[in-house]
Amino acid sequence: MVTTSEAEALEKHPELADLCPMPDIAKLIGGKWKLIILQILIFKGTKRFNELRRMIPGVTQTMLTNQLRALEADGLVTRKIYAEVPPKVEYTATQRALDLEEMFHAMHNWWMRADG
Amino acid sequence: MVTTSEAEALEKHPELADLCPMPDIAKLIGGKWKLIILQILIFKGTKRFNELRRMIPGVTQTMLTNQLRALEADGLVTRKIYAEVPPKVEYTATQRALDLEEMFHAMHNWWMRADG
DNA sequence: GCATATAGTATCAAAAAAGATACTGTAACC
DNA sequence: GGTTACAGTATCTTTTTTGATACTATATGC
Repeated sequence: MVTTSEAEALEKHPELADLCPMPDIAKLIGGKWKLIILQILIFKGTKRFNELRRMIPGVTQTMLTNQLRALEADGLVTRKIYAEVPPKVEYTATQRALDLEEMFHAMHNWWMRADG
Repeated sequence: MVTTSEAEALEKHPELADLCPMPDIAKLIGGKWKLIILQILIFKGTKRFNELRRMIPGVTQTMLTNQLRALEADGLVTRKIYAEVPPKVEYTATQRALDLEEMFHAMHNWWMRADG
C-alpha cells in the first residue's frame, strides 16, 4: 500500500504545518475511557478508585486501572495512596488536565447545540 | 464482572447528569482518522479524495473511504460527485462539523501550552 | 468465623479497529 | 499500446483494544 509520509505531506502541503498533531493528542486522551475519567476528575474533583468505578457505567476494574495508570504516566492524573486497611487510593486531575476544561466546554456546547 | 449501569450511576451520583456523554461523542469523532480528516476539511476547506489521502500520513485508501463514509452518515461531511472521467469527488465539512472549530482551537491551545 | 469492602494483579479470550492486497473502468499522455 | 491518475470496492489478515475471570491481603461488622 502506498501511503504518504509525514515529510511528504508537509512538503507538498506546507499549510498543514499550523495544524496540531491529532495522533499525539489521541495518544493522551483517546480510547474508550480516558475522556470520561478526566471529565469526572476535572469537573467533580478528586475521587477514589471504587468511586470512579461506580460512576462510570460499564468500566471494568482492569480497564479502569489501565487507563488511570496511563493517565498518570502522561502527567494528567496524580495517585495518592493512603497507608490504610482496607486500601484507600485517591485520583486527582493535574493542572495539565485542568487545562482541558476549555476543550470539554467546547465539546459540551457542541453536543448541546445539536442543530447542524 | 460487576459493572455499574447508566441508571445506577445516575441514581447514586445525580451530579453526573450535567456531564455530556463522552461515549456518544466518541462515536462521532473518535478513532484514528476522523479528527485529522475533520481538522483538514474545517480549516483548509473542501478537498478531493486523493488530496486528503496525500495530506494524511499513513492513511490507506480503505480507511479513508470508511471514515469519510461514516462522517457523511453522521452529517459531518458532504460528498459531491462530479460526472467526469477520471472520477472527481469532493468532500466538504458541514455546518455541524464547522461548529467543532471551538473544540479544535481549545485542543490546539492545550497542546501549544505544554507546561503542566 | 464468615462476609464485605478496598484496590488492585495476572492471565486469557473476545471483539473491534485497522491494514494489506487485489481488483474495477476510462480518459489522457507519451 | 503501455502507464498514470482517479475514486473507489471486496475480501482477508493482522493488530490493537477491550473484557472476563480468578486471585491477593487485611481490617471491620455481624
